[in-house]
Formats: sequence, C-alpha cells, structure tokens
Amino acid sequence: MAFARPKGTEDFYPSQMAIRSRIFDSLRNTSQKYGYREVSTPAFESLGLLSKKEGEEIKEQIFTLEKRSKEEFGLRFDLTVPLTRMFMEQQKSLSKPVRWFALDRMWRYERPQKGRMREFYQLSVELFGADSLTADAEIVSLALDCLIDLGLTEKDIVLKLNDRKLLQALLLDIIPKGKLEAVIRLIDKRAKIPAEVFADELKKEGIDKVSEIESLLDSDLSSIDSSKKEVRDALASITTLLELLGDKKKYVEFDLSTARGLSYYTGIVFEVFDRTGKYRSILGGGRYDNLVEMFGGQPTPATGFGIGYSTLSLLLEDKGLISADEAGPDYFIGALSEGQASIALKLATKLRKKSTVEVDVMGRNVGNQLKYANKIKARKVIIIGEDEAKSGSAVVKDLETGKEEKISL
RNA sequence: GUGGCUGUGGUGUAACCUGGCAGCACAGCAGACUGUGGCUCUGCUAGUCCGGGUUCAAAUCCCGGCAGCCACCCCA
Repeated sequence: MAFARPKGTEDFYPSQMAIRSRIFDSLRNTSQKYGYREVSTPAFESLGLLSKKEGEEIKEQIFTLEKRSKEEFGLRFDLTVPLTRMFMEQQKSLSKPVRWFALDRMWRYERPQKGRMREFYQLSVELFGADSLTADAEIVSLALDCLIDLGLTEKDIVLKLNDRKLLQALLLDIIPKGKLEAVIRLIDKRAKIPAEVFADELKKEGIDKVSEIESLLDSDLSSIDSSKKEVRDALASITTLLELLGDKKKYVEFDLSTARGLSYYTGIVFEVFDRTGKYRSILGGGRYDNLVEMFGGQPTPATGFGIGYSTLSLLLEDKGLISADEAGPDYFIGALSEGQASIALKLATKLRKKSTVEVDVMGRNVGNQLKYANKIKARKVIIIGEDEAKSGSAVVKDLETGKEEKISL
C-alpha cells in the first residue's frame, strides 16, 4: 500500500460508522435530556492556551501546526480547555448556569495502543457557574445515564468517587504540603502497580509513612477520623452527594485512592471503570473551580466529565450491546439495459418519497441482480426489462416472503 | 521516550523448524443453472513489508531498516 493510514488514526467503514453514529446519538440524546446544549469549537487553538498549564506532560503531546506567521497553533487535546475559553469569551452575557456539551474529535501525539489513539473522540459535558452539591450530583447522574442509556448496568460498571479536598486534608496529617501533588499522582495509579512498587515510589519521594498512607486509602467513609473540620466538611459533602444520587448510588463506590491525574480538579472527582478491570477508565470528571480564573476569566465554579469513545465502544462490544446489524434499502431496482434505466430512475424518485431505494448501476443479468439485492439485504426487488417497459407494469418481489405483486410504472 | 510480540492476495491462514512450482477458505468480479434470489458449479482478480547477505536456489537462514499490535509512561 503506497499510502497507509497515519499511525494512531482510525477509518470508520460503513458498519463501524453506523455503530459510532448510534453511540453518539445516544450520548447527545442523554445530554439534551438534562438541558445541556451542544457546542463546537475549532480543531486548533493558540498554543498559548493549550500549554497554559505549566509542567504538564500533555504539552509534549500537543500536535503543533507549522508556524505560518507570528501565530502558533496546536490541535486541541481535550474539550474542557476550548470550552472553558469559549465560556470566558461570553462570560458576562451568559446566564448562569451554563450547561454545554461537545462531542468531537481531538488529537494527542503519543504511542497508540488499545483504546488509545492519536486521533480520538470524546463527549465532554461542562456545567459552569454552580458550586452546589446539586450541580455535582447532576453531573455524576448524567455521566451514569450516558452509560446506562447505552445498556450498561451496575453489574458492568462502577463509578469511583472521591473528594480531593478530603484526600488532601487527610494526607496533610501525614506528609508535608510540598509532596502533595506527587503523592496524589502516585495514589491515582496505586491500583495498577504492585504494593512494593507503590512503597518504593513513595520512598523515592522521601515519604516513609507508607503503611499509614495505605491504611488511610483502604478506609471507608465511616472509619475516617473526622476530628478535623475540613475532613468533617468534606465527609458531609460526600454523604449529601450520595443522598442526592438516589437510586444511582448502587453504581457508586467511595474510593479515597481515586485522584485523577489532571491537577486542575479541586473538589469532587470520579472515574468509571468496567467491573472486570479489563479496560482503562471509560469516563472521568470532577469539579474544577479554578480553571476559568487561571485562564484569565472571572472566578467561576465549574464541574464536568468526559467520555472517551475508544474504550467505551470496546466495552459495549464486549458486553454485546452494539451489533453491526445494518438495514438494507427498502427497494432495489434493477434495469436490464441502458434503455430501461430511465424508467428505473423515475420509479426510484417516486418511491424515495417514502422509502430508501437503491438502483442498479452495474447492468447485471437478472440472477446476479437478485443475488446482489439479497446481499445488501434489500427488502423488495423490482426488475425493469423489456417486458416491463412494453407493458408499463412491473413485479415487486418481497425477498423475505417471496411474494410478488404487480405495480404500474 | 522504554520494552515485548508479530509481519504471506482485501480478510483469515498453510508452506518457515528441515531452503526446491506460494496452497486453502472467505470476500470481490464474470458466467452456468432459459427473465426472478439465498444452494451448487466454473472461470477470473489478487500476496511473501523493504533493503542487503548466504546459496545453484530464499516466504523459509543471517544482518539492518520499516510497519503494526500490546504493555510501560501518561491519559480518554
């Protein structure tokens, strides 16, 4: 092959595209049910915006564009950042809260692997302007509904919930403030690494209170020491949030070790995994009350989540929740010669008012016309030949029942 | 950026170990079964990732690239 598909990109052939569209439709539908409206941003943004946050690995992963004049651009690597920029531009005139979602593609320059592409799709849902627990509950609930509406149940998925404030307050009893970021990062990946490695990494950071951290992470809501005020407040928040979630509580597990890598989260954080643990996280989100301000806007609380398409589709396929059953056209009309093609086309135009119609362009013989119609799963076939052209009527054959019926042309 | 595995028609594979005409299945195209399908049959299209080396002879052995997948890193 002279020209191969670029590394880490995907082609969607009709059957895969049909699946993608169905999933996207479902995600859009669910978001709209909660009053969220779809928005869209440019594929590229100024490099300044994209690399605003210091010291993030993500900067290495930005697909930068060739510098044309003074301006430097890069392709967006997520949707939260562009959406936040978009919010800021009209911040003063937008009535709060602002409920937006975007479902689009983005790019990261990194080594591809299962469920991770260089070009990928993501649903991003953001709620700007509300700092209430009701807002967090809405976001968590919507996130779960996105998955539930696709057919996933509490047997398939679990949402791990945590509060960064709680985690921080508890950790500060054990470690110095300067180590917080690094330790949280380690905690976030604890589930994926052996216990010894976790301990070693902590020691590398100069932390020797490994067992204290471990027992902290393994504690559940009721066993946490709530003598400190911050801890008490955070615990109360979590408890209230769980109450607000009502029936959806069965999807939720409190888990102190869910931290999320991105450092812009400030409060509630959550991540959804499949229960088998086979896939990387399929959804992640949380509260990020500082981001708008960090980008130069007026301080605005915000919360949201993102769902990646790659892992989601792998999981849905695994659970047998998506099938590539493609419906064929209602009619296939074959013409036996160029002379009869105009009759076929006229008939097709008439039928297309109500049906999907495919017309032969190959000029095959009758047997092969039918074979083809069969293969594309057409429901009914009409063959136009000399006889039909003369008599002005044709036979409509139902391919399922085999019944035939005459129509006039 | 690091490591492991794998490269044979469009797809899935056989032949690789032990060098000797690259085979099979599916898909595609054309046709037969008198202008009405699904079966069957026939024919056609199409391949050894690239470059070097060894050899009378390389898909096969050796070296070097490249590509893909998977894992790490990080994350969706």
